[in-house]
Order: sequence, then C-alpha cells, then structure tokens
Amino acid sequence: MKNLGNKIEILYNLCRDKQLKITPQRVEVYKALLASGDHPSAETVYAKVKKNLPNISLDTVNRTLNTLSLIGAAFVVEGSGDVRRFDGNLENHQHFKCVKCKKIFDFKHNAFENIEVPEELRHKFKVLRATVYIEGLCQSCLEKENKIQSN
Amino acid sequence: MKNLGNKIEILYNLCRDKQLKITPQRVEVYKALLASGDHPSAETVYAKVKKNLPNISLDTVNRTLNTLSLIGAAFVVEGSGDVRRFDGNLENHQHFKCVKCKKIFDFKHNAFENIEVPEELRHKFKVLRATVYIEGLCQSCLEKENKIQSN
DNA sequence: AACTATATAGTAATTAAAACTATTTGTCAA
DNA sequence: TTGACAAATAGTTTTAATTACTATATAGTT
Ligand SMILES: [Mn+2]
Ligand SMILES: [Mn+2]
Ligand SMILES: [Zn+2]
Ligand SMILES: [Zn+2]
Repeated sequence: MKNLGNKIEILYNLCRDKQLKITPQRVEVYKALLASGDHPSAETVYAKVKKNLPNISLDTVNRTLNTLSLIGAAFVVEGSGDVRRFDGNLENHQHFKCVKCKKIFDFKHNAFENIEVPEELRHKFKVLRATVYIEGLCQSCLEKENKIQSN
Repeated sequence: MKNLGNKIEILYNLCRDKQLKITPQRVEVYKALLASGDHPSAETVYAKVKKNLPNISLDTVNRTLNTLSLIGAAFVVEGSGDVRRFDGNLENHQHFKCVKCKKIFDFKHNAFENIEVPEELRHKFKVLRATVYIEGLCQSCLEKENKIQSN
C-alpha cells in the first residue's frame, strides 16, 4: 500500500469538509479497507480493526463504512445476493462477480471507462457513479457446476 | 402484459430442460414477477401470489425466485444496500438506482447494449450478464438532500 | 481547561434469507 | 389409470446482516 499517508490526508480533508470528526475509529476503518486491497464486508473490516482498536464495535464499523461511502472515500460494490461489500479503490475499474461463490474480481478495460451517461439521466437524476457490471461463474465454480437443484 | 402465454411456455420448456417440475407455485410466481413490470422483492411477489395461492409460503417464493434466476427466466438486479430485487424482463436494458430511496429505474440506451466483454474475462469466466449500472439520487431524494449526517 | 455537539461501545431489535422437516404432489413407468 | 418416488411445498425455526437505542466518551472549539 503506497501513498497511504496521502490517502489518510485526503480522508482528513473530506471529514473536515463535511464537518465530521476525525476519530481513531474512522482512520483505522479506512486504513483497514485500503489495506485489504479487495472488497471486504463490514465483518471482515471489523476483524482487522480490532487488532488496533480492541474495543471497537461492529456497529461503528458499519456506520463508518457507510460514512466513508457517503463522503466519497469509498463505495459499496454493486452486485447482489450477498452481504454488502466495500471498495476503497477509487481508481476507475470494473467488477466481475461470481453469482455462486460471490467472489468479486477487479478488472480494467479501457473501453469501459468514462461512460457517457445519457442526457436523459443526467437531467432527471444526480448521477454519482456509472460502471459496467459483469456477472457469471468463476473458474472454480464452473468446474463444480452440474445439474441445477432448486431445493 | 402481452405474449404472456408465450412466456409461460418458455418457462415450461426451461423447467423441462433442467428437469424441474412445473408446479402451480412456480407458474404463479413467474406470472406475478412479469405482471409487476418492475423490480419486486420476494415479499412483494409473495403478497401478489397469495391472491391466487393463499397457502403459498414466503420460503417457496424465495426459492422459486432463486430458481427462476438460476434457469435464466429472471435475474437478480445489480445494486446493493437493499433487499434483493428481481427482474423478469430479459430484454436488454439498464438500471439507475437511487442510493437513498432504493428505487430502481429502467432505461434503454443504445450505446450500452451489446457490451463487448473483454477477451480476458470471456476466457477466465463464464459470463452470464453484462450491463451498465448507474446510481445516484433520484429527483425527489435530491430535493430532500442537505447536510450529510453519519449518526 | 471547559463546553458541547458528535461519535462510540455495548446491547437489543429488526428483518431478510436460508434451513429444517413432515407432508404433498408432479412425473413417469407399469 | 394407478402406484411409486424423487422433488417441491407449507409451516416453522434458525441464522445472520444491519440498524436502532442509550449511556458514556471524545474531538473540535472557545
Ligand atoms: Mn474493486
Ligand atoms: Mn429492469
Ligand atoms: Zn465462484
Ligand atoms: Zn430516491
């Protein structure tokens, strides 16, 4: 994780902008999210942060992750059918999600960046994020695939 | 809802293909999903189907919606931070989701159809769905917007 | 150093979704 | 047409994610 100090500084500024207090909990949650490098759930972040802040509560982790998303320091990964996953990587990238094991794979594809949001939408709504979302089966799940069973 | 009979026939065939039984519950859940025309939750579908099958259980609705998604008669709407929403409209279209009120808006945009899935992904994974996903604030939520509060 | 609004810890409540099990039923073959 | 049986369902419980609540602590400010 390079430029960590830089990113922490950005968090500080975002908090100050929004009149939110800079608390150890917020800093540690943010650090843990960045350090994970992938798409952790609140529970996963909680486990990590506990090492530095043994008394932090899961509720605080949840609230903080929501707060980070609200101020634009992170976002909730699109997709469904699983617990909420967060992403602290704000660089333009896309996600592939396995519908079976719920694993999320990052990928970059130039053609998918700078999506032109249609006029119609830009007028009607305030667009916060536009992304290409691809789902399917990952390799290991594909191998286990056989007959679909509904029960 | 036009061509309903046609779609039911497709459901029949999908079930037969996958060796799944054609039950009144499956047919009614599917009909309710189509009739809704939008993106109902299991709970919403449950309420509808109950009118025709008063004894159906919520669990069956949940299982059936999952089954419909598995066999390709429907899909789970991308997005997060809300209960699972299902879509029975298999025509190529995109979604805008309000992050605040969770409402999902369909839209069509030619440029977003026929997304070219990168080679890399097509080789590694079995791609089932690729779509552009846009989120933000809808008009009515935008009006209520003011200072972000985290607690 | 003191003040105060904000944030947190610890816990309880809520609620979506899955699991469990006895019973029913769709499918198929006799 | 009738049985046999695997699959599906109803009714219920369990699990687990997330939010709500409230007394206490604290960051930012004066
Ligand atoms: Mn990512
Ligand atoms: Mn739709
Ligand atoms: Zn997988
Ligand atoms: Zn809204």
